[in-house]
Amino acid sequence: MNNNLNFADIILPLPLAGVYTYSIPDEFKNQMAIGKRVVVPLGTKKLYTGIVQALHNNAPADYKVKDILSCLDDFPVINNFQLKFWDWISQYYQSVLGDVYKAAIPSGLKLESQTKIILNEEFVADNALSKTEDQILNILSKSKDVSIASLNQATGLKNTLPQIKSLLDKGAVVIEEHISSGYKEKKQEFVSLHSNFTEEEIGEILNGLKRAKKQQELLYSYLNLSKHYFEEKPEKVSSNELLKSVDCSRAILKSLVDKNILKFYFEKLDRLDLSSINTTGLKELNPHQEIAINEIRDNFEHKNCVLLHGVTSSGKTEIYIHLIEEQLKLGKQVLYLLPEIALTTQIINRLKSVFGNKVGVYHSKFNDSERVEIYNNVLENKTDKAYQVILGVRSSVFLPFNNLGLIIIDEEHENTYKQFDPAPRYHARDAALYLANLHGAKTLLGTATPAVESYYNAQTGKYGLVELFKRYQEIEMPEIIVADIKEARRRKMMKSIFSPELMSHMTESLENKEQIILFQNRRGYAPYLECKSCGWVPHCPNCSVSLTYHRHNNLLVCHYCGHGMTPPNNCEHCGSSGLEDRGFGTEKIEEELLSYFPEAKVGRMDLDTTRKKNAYEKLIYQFEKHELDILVGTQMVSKGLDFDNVGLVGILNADSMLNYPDFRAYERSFQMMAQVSGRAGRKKKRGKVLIQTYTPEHEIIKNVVKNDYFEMYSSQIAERKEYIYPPFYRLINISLKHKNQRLVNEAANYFANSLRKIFGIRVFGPQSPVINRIQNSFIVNILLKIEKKSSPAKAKWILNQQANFLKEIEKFKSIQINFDVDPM
DNA sequence: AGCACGCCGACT
DNA sequence: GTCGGCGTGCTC
Repeated sequence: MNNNLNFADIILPLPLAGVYTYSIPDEFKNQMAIGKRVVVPLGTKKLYTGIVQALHNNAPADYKVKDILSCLDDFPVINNFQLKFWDWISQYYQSVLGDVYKAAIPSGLKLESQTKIILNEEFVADNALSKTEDQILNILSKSKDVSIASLNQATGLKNTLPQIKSLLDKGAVVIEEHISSGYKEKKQEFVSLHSNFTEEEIGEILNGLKRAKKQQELLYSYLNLSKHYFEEKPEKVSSNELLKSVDCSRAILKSLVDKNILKFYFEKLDRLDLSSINTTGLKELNPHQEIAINEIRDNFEHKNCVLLHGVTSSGKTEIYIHLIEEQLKLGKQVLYLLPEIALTTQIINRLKSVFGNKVGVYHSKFNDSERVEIYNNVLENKTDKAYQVILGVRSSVFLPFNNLGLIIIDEEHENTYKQFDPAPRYHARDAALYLANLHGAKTLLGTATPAVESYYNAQTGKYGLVELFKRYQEIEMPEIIVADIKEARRRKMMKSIFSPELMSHMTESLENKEQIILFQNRRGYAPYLECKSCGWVPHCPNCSVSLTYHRHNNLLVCHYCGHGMTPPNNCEHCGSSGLEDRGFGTEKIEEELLSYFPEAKVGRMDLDTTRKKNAYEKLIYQFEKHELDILVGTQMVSKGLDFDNVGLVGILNADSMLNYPDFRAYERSFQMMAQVSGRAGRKKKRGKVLIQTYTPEHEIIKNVVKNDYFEMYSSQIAERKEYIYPPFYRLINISLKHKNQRLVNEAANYFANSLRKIFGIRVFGPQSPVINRIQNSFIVNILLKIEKKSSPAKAKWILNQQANFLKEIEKFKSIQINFDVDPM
């Protein structure tokens, strides 16, 4: 603690390469420690919350250092594991440390400076002020400092900056930078007696309220709720609770407070529910699970990572729970990763029933303050209150663990584990393996359809492999039916997107009161609109994609940049008025279902219906309780949700996945179809899966029908080897971005050529991606394939060097270059 | 990321 | 002639 070091290297929450050095004023010297947050100035006016990365005495020679302004913490908020982990992420995924910092910390812990406007009291106007200027000064005279955002709000103007600037020039206001915390403690208002009244006094007061019936009633209710006559110390009574108990307005309560009979007080409220929960203990494992768990333990003896390949509903979760229990007994923390928020709702109940409030959930649908509290809970790791098990999505790998014993990565094949934009472009599965390594912890990968890379690692002995092919409670695997929609189309048998087979099976299921899940990987109403007479299709003005039509708000939306517009009445090309929707999104399927099955209750689960915080939970709950007969959804419905009464699963268009231009398209299609199929048929009887396709003879479709993972794997791994793809080669995608298409192409050609001089045939491209324009910038990709055995660090170093050379060329210096290591 | 600096077009 | 548009480069 006590040290005499003069300088600190600070990580700033900005896309800057490297750390910045600041001097430590004497007053903070004893307080400074690695991992604490400090406030530092940058540039002329901005203040940022930085993290102390190192302390030293090396005075920088070539620039003038600035002072650290304040130290925010008594104890470090970033531990050494995290700092090492950040370093690894930044190195491996070629992103700057500042970007990792931004991704790793809930923003409530990153205080940001905000410009505050302050009234200059001495100001006297010599010229008349404009109306808005007057208004602003009025607002300022009421409260002493106001942010620009709240000024905009108060004046009702979009932008008050010009007026502020003019007031600033006249000397009427002063501007100051304030650092403010986004995190606020949640407070609750409570009520108590104003003072320790004696019984007689209370009697008098009640008597005095004879003519104020409501107030009297309220006071009685308070005495009742606080158990005034029974307990030595009154129970806490919140204002809300009190008001609810007698159904009266706040004004009544206020008058009792004004009469000094009652008083308000506030208490910090924990957002996290830490109340104790009744737990049921462990369920016993069946013999197959017992064998599997023993194999996992054996493998962990000499391997750090084990792949558990278990068919859908083989009871993997129960195995996880037993392994978690073992770690908790050892006093270790466990991280349980899931690919999707939706899944946390189902799993959390099972975990809570065993581990009670030792389980915490972490994902982005929590608001920032809640995330700060979870972060702090893990950081403080107080024995009585701490979460020992964290159930979370991708970003949970950044929580401040200090004693991890096990990381479970469920549905490890899911590509949502890979972050694409913004940087750091990390893969949570791979990063978790490194994190486990740091803690000396073990990693368990679980899935019914392993990623080809993971299965390869298991086959070659890098990971342990444990397979579990028996379904829990001996449920049969579903029957898989393939419907040829090409044939049905030809014979004009299709009812919109539904084949005759699907129609009859749906009718049957509904008659049997069984539920149906339909899977279509397009959200919105129609993927595009098309002009009947000339074929014109409305495109996004900023990106090179057609706009998706959303019926519920009558909007054409770009799924890449979010641009929205009302659909034109006339074709912009030929002027005719016949714009028709083409293709099927989930929204349209929902509508069609209602017209074919007017009795059925239909729910839809996609990005649009699950934006709100509890929307997932609600949909899942409704479906579980059979308040819905049919659930239509995008890939969200495929991911490990467990329902008891699904008789039929329909995959509406298998080809759209198979034809995706990516070397993983077949693997992904297999996984998707196998996973969706796993949703069918649970407890009572064998379920059915119906796959609609134009190519029923496709090898992947056949693999799915036979439920033959290994055959899919074998053919894929052969292809990967032949066409030099992972797991044999490491991929790095280099994307160049610029507003000028000609320039970006020229730069990409130049860059690819200079890379070829070093990497030879390992360089592919430049290639224009299918969507080559996003938000008005043109994109060109270059792909680099490096042998698995050669040093990736060296290749990355060369890449960086070459990128710097490119930037030195005058005309290319505004080209943006991004690396994506292990792209998906 | 934000902000200052600096260089060109449309205005009093 | 100036105001302000955005392109460029720097911030310890």
